[in-house]
This record gives sequence, structure tokens and C-alpha cells, in this order.
Amino acid sequence: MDPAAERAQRLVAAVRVRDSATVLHLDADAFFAAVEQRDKPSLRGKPVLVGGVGGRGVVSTASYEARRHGARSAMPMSRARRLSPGAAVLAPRFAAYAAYSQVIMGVLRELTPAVEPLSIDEAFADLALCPGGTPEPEDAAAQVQARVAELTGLTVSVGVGRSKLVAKIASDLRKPGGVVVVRPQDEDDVLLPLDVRTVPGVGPATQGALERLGVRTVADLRRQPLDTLTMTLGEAHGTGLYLMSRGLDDRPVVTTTERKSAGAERTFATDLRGRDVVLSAVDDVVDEALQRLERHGGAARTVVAKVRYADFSTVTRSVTFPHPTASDAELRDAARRAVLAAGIVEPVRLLGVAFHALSSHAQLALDLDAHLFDAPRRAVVGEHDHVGGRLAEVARDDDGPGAAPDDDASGDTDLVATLVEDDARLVGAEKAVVGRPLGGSQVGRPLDESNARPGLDVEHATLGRGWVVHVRGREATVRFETALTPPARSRVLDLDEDPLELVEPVGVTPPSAVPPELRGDA
DNA sequence: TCTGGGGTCCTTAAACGC
DNA sequence: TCTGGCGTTTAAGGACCC
Repeated sequence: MDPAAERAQRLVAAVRVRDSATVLHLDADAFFAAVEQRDKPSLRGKPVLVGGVGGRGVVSTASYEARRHGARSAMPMSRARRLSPGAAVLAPRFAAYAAYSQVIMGVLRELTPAVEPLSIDEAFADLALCPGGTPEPEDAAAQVQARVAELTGLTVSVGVGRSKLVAKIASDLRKPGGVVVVRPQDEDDVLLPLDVRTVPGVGPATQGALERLGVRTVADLRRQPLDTLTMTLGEAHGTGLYLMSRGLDDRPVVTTTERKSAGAERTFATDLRGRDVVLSAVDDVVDEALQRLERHGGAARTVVAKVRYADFSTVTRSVTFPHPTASDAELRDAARRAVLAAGIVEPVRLLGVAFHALSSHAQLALDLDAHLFDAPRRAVVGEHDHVGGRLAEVARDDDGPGAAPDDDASGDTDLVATLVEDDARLVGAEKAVVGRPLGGSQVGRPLDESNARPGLDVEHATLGRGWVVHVRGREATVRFETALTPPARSRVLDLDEDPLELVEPVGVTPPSAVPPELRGDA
């Protein structure tokens, strides 16, 4: 037998796939838009577009009503508006989505502790690890759907299979609100006719490459020899697809994953011209990136700057320190240097800053220690000496290498902290987000034209809670409604007479809390 | 009518130590 | 001493996902 075929055989033999359908995948339907429709009764049953509301925004999520008009995720908002002229266009409210997400993840955790959130609106759950024994997939799926509906009023789609691959594909087959259980013996019937694009990991580029091989369906894919795929798509992707086309996927459901990077980037409403203008914009982006970094350990060793020009070409440059640092000044300086290294060719459309090789403040002392310990062996005298000296100082500032400063978090609080952190990491987006996300810093501030975004929550001293429709000058249009009220007509207020305050979203309102006469969504 | 913002992972090339 | 091979790290870019 030829060596390639032998290699393929060994590859296949090494995969240990489950023998029954015990991996569940949950996907919330049109999540961002559905949350908006929950919280804004006047939008129920109407087309809703959530995403960037500026001229350069794209659609994060389109409600099913808007999809009927052809609006889609990742589509320029300008086009979506034209396709669905009556649609409400809203800026994303991440805090609200995060609250709903936590409830949904909690429902899965009622079933099994083995829950792996994939994004703010998606998760895997391992039914084989349910405390009371493995449930019937249909029962588990029905229970999850019912409970999510009860607690949030949202619908979710569920897929169950013997692997993550099959579960994820299955959850997509009967959206919205569907349940698809694929048992091992039915796997080929489901998989083989599918367009290869439905396999996770196959995007436009891979689809194009496969098309050139004459591959359009999973069945076509399965006919390709291993080395054809690896030579065309690369080692990792090629072997991955070779296995996926056979339903061979033994990736476990993993409850904890480590953050690898944190950053921020911004596309400007109009392109930036002038070195000083660009550099001051870099500082703003660094501020946001540093805030994120703080939430994910606080220290990093590598700083990557990204510059996108008007022609959409993108350049990245990076700076790596010999040691992780938590110093804002050092990180900011590195970001500036990296941007300059990229070369500022005007006009600049986007600036981004990301931190890699993360470690925690707590871990930093240990990292530094390790580096100091390493230093003699790594040699290079002179150049690095000052680094060693400074590091030693920083290290002394801390509690010392033995005292792990994380012992304040223990037991339950540790678990809670982990969960919150877990979900915070997901507050990155369903599909997209555009425009300036309006940081939490704006909450508590008076609404005005500069901080207004359609959809944001506001409160009036006597009229109560509502949401911004739009603001022009000192004139604000608002609907005073919440998940607990009937649909409201919009009202126009003069902000000088009737000031409004930006407020946090209320959180999740279970349908049972809604007065009976107001139930029965449009 | 253009094309967002979080990320992850992979590939390739170069540099480097052994 | 020179060279080859190998593994690791870094840098840059790209595909993909939600």
C-alpha cells in the first residue's frame, strides 16, 4: 500500500469517536435581534437590524422579519437598510446580551456541568456527563428549549450528535426553534448531501479551493485523497477536513479555555490624515485595549498594531518585550512604535492594538522570576543587563514568588468569578458590532447628541425607562417601554426641559413576570 | 453601496541555538 | 572548523468564526 494511504489509515484509526449522540449544541436564534424584540415590545414582529449604525457599519444580526427582505449578517448596514426600509436599526447593547447569555448558559449547566460556551449565543454541552446519567437527546433538548423560553422568552435551536461537528451542523438544520438529533447510523444520510460550506472551518477561500477540485458536497469531499487535501489546503486544514467529511471528530467538550490575546480596533467614520491625528487616535485605541487587557490578566509580552488604509490593505507590526509587562506606559509606547513601524501612509481607515502572550498581574512576579532565572543561561550580557536589574526591582514590589496573590478567591466565589469571567470573554459579539461601542463609562451620563445611539436605554425622572429612537440637536425621540410594558408610541422631548440619563439595561425579564394581558407576542 | 470588531488558529519565512 | 539538520521562537499575513 502506498505511504499516503497508510498515513490516512493511521489518522482515521487514531480518532476515537463516541458511539452515541451525547454532544449537544445550542444556538440562540437571531440572538441580538431577539433580545431587542424582547426588551422593546414595539419591535416585536417587525424587521430589526442590530449592528453598526454609522455609515461604515455592518449588520450583526438581522431579525427573521428582516431576513425575509434579504438582510443578512455581515452585510453592510447601508445595503440592509435599502433591502428592508422599514427596519429598526439599533446599536448593539452588549450588557443586555451578556445578561441573557448567562441565563442560557445557566440552563445548560442545570443539565450538566460540562458546558463549553463558544460565543455569546452558542454552547456545547456533554450529555454523557449529566449527573443523573445520560438522558435521551430529545428529552434534554426539549427541556433546554422549554427552560430557556420560560426564563428569557427566547427561542433556541438544538442539535445533538456523537460529535461537536455533527451537533453543530444539526442545530443549524431546523432554525429557528428546531431540534435535530442525529444518531450515528444516520450520520452519513445527513452529512453527505450537505454543501461543503456548511462544514465549520470552510469559508469563502476554502470553498474556492475545493471548487477547483470539483468538490461541492461533503460526499465529494470524502472522495478526495488525504494528500490532495493537505497539499491544497495545508497540513492542519487538510487533515481536519479529511476527518470531518467522515464524521470523525473526537474533540472533547472543554469547560475552561485560556485567553490568548486582548485588544481593540476602530474603523473611523472618515479616514484619518496627518501623522499627529493618527497618533492621537492610536492613544484612544490603546486606552480601550488596555481596559480589555486589565480584565484578562493585565500583563502582556507582545504588542501588535494594525493599520488599515483607505484601499483596505492592512499592515501589522509587533513589538515583543523580553518579559511580560503590566506597565501602561511601556505598552502604550510599544503600540506607538509598532504603528510607526507599519508606516503611516495616509489615509488611515482603521487602527488596532492587540496584546498577546498574556499573563496575570499575579503571574507576572512568577514570570519575571522565571526570566531572571533564565537570564544567565540565555546569556547575552550587556544588552539585557538593565532589563534584569529593572525586573528584579519589579519583582520585589510584589509579594514574592511564593505568595500566590489569588488566594482571596476560594471555593464558591472562585467558581463564580470564573463563570463571570468566562462569559465576559464572550461579550465580543454574535456576528458583529460596529461603530463606537459606547463604553460603560457613558452610563449615568445625560443623553445628548454625541453619546446617543439608537436602541440605548435611557431613563426620565417621571416618564421612566425607555430607549433612544434618535437624537437630533437637543431634540430626542424616545419610546418609553420595557419588556414589562405594552408597546409604546414614540415621544419627542426637548432635552433641555426633559433631560434623559443613559442607564444600564434592566436585565432578563422572564415572560412570567409580564402581566397576563400583555402576553402573547405579536 | 462597499466591506465591523472581537477573537482563534494556521502557514511561511527567517533567525537562532544546539 | 564547516556544514547540515532540527526544533523553537518570532514576525507577518491570512482564513475563519460569531
